Amino acid sequence: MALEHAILVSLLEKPGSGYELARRFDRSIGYFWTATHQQIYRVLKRMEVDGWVDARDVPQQGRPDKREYRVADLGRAALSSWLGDPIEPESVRHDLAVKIRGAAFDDPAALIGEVERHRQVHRDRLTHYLAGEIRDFTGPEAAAGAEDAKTPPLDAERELQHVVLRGGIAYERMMIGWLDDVLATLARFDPDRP
Amino acid sequence: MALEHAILVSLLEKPGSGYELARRFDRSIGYFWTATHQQIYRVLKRMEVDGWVDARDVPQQGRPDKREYRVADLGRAALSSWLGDPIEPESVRHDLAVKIRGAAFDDPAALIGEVERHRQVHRDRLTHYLAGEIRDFTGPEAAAGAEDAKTPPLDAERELQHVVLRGGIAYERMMIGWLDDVLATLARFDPDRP
DNA sequence: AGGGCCATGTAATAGGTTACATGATTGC
DNA sequence: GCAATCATGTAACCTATTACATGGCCCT
Repeated sequence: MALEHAILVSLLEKPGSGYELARRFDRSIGYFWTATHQQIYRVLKRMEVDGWVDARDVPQQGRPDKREYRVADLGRAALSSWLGDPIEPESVRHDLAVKIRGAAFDDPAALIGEVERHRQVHRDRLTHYLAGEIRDFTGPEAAAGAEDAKTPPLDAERELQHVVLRGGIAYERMMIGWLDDVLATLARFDPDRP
Repeated sequence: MALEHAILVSLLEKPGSGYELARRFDRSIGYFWTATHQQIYRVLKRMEVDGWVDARDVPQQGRPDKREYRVADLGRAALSSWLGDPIEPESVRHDLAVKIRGAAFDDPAALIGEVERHRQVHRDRLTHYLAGEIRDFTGPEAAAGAEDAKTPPLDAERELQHVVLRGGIAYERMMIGWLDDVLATLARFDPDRP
């Protein structure tokens, strides 16, 4: 279980309301951890009871009030303790792989459209990540480590966000390559294009 | 939800008992779909009630009896229908990515051991996959498509299992590369090795 | 005698999804 | 007028995980 921890990290990066968190879980953090608003509200409440986060009501004009959460000392300690625990399972669920093996017992070529759709989704994500990388990780600090410039101070938050993003980019590139392989394989079973 | 479908595929590839399925979910299928025996027994029971699978009791010598399941017509139809449905979400949970971003608020270098452990796991899996590829996908059929040999009949089951395995191989290679990147990044925050 | 494998399950709990609900504001 | 966005929640349900339970065989 780690939704609590994903929330802690997100709130450390920037305090916010349940609603704002839900939106972040649709973008940046959402790329490697999904959660719906119902889940987030439920967990936030528990975290508040446990003293992991503090909340304060922020009145707004023209909008409903929001409860802004920020990480409390107990939350920081909980994160720190979790970081020290080993995690192993990394249990995977690749529906598409199940489908591909299952297609052997149906019509393999019928899966081509589906696989093409997935490929497009991964292409779009890659484009999106690459744009984000240029937007957020080039510029002033980009030349860090360049010779004979005085090395700018290492910004852990930025560097670690960047390496996670590079992971996303590597993942999407790998998927696109593999889906091409899948498409080529499926095409061999297509009576129309032998 | 698709544990049902993963079980259907596995039983189509080879009929077996709940126990045998649980073991397969620790190996081949388990590489892209995890499930424990408790889950499998529960779902198998439901599938039997729904007429997706037929069971028969197989007495064994020196071992407890087992219930061997095989896919019934209704199960085949259910699989076929599922193959036609689009799947989208592919919701991801990368604990390690959360940890890496979280490490910015703790001691980044403290994560090095954990990341090295993960890297080793992926190295081991890769080795295992590559051995499986040589074992199962080289040999008689390996030269399929070679010029001027009469093309052997395409074996969909085999080819599709192979392309899924290639996906696993690509995934592990990508992960190893990325974890090296992560390690290099974390090392920059290590006061002992600056 | 103890551990591991074969084989099947129950029970309790935690986690996640879907559907439903409310209500104001902004933009077309 | 209608849809979308902001903002928060409840309720019911389904899935998944963990712990516990049984019992015989085989090997060392």
